Amino acid sequence: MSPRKSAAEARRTRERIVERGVAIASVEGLEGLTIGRLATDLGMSKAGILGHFGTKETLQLATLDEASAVFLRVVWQPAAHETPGLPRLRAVCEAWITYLEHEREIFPGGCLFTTASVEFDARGGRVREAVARLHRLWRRRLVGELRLAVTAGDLPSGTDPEQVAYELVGLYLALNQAIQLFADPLAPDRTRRALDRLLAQA
Amino acid sequence: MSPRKSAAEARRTRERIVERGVAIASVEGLEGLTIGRLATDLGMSKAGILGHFGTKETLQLATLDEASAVFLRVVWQPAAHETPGLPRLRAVCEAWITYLEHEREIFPGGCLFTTASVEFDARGGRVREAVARLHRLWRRRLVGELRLAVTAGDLPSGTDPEQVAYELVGLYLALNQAIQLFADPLAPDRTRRALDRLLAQA
DNA sequence: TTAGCTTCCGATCGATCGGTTGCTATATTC
DNA sequence: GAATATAGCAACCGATCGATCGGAAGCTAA
Repeated sequence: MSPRKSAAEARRTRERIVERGVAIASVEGLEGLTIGRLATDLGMSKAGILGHFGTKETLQLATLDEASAVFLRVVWQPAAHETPGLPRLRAVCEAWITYLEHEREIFPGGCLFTTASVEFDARGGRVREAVARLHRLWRRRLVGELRLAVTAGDLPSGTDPEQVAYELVGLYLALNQAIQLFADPLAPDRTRRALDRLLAQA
Repeated sequence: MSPRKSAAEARRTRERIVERGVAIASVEGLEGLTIGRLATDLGMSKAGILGHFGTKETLQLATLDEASAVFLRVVWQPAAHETPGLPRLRAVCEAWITYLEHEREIFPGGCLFTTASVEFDARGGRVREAVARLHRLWRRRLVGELRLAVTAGDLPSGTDPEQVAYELVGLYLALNQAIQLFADPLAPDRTRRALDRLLAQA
């Protein structure tokens, strides 16, 4: 029925699949993201979906990549122009809070990375490795900013960047839980207070 | 073939189902816990499994209850006899770290509460409510100990117990991720260092 | 001893899972 | 303009999902 589209249209179709995939996976998880559900939502056949990826695992990896792009666009980009070190880190932290507060408008079911991390942390496979890689990458970026902050003198010279990054990630895991599970409106301010205690020793 | 067992045997069968359910769910999630998998693992029929619970949702709730009992037994009980307030809280925190470090011996796939929290935080239903209730209960217990610590003078009078409990939970979410996803052997010590900074202002 | 309750099984249900196949119709390439 | 490559569909595959059914078998109370 629907025959071959132009290469450009096909690319657009693939984008639509991945975008919808991110939305579904943020609610149902990357395993709960099924081909049939995608096909129904997009008014396509299952074969039409799978044709773009070959296997479900590849679809999951593509979904993860898209989510990563969204995260960087929303959390990193707005802060990228700030002066590297503590100022930029501060800006990133604030954007990160905003991201988690309003993520329903981006990911209907909350941060896909947190979901995927917990979903795959007890399994093997390429998806698990991709999730771990993305988390490592992000943590490394945080550590980098912290290091700059230390050498710039914005943080005490005794500061352990890895340690601070570790605690930082914990704060955002707590924030995600408070928002998603408890719908706690106080959580963003709690996070800010904890951040101040963690970073404001200039 | 296998006919009626005595009431005691039936209770034991139910226990075996729930215990195995906890092990499976800690790896696959509470949705990934399937009747067929349980039946195969236990050498029973699917009907035999479901007969004890009626629906999968009830099975999930029973699994969650068992996991809760295990958690309290491993994390709370060993510390329960300590003097209430900061000493007991310290003991609980150390037991909590030990629990997450060695949880593979308890839950093959990591802390079931963290898994369930993320798995159901974007859905409705009784399981989600049960997960939220258990998390709230635990957090309330932490807040109670913190309050005692403040009135005992072991923490500064300006301390906000809710705030500290919030950050505490974040630390353990980070620890769970570091252990399960990254297999990071440094994480327990990082957690202890963060705990000291958070609590040791006596 | 017997009647009834309960545990558990084997079989089966409709739905859905990920994935394959054969095909059509068009875009692209030569 | 002919040959080729390809997007997407309809139909279907075996496996598995949660759930239901009638019956078999033994515990338990009368």
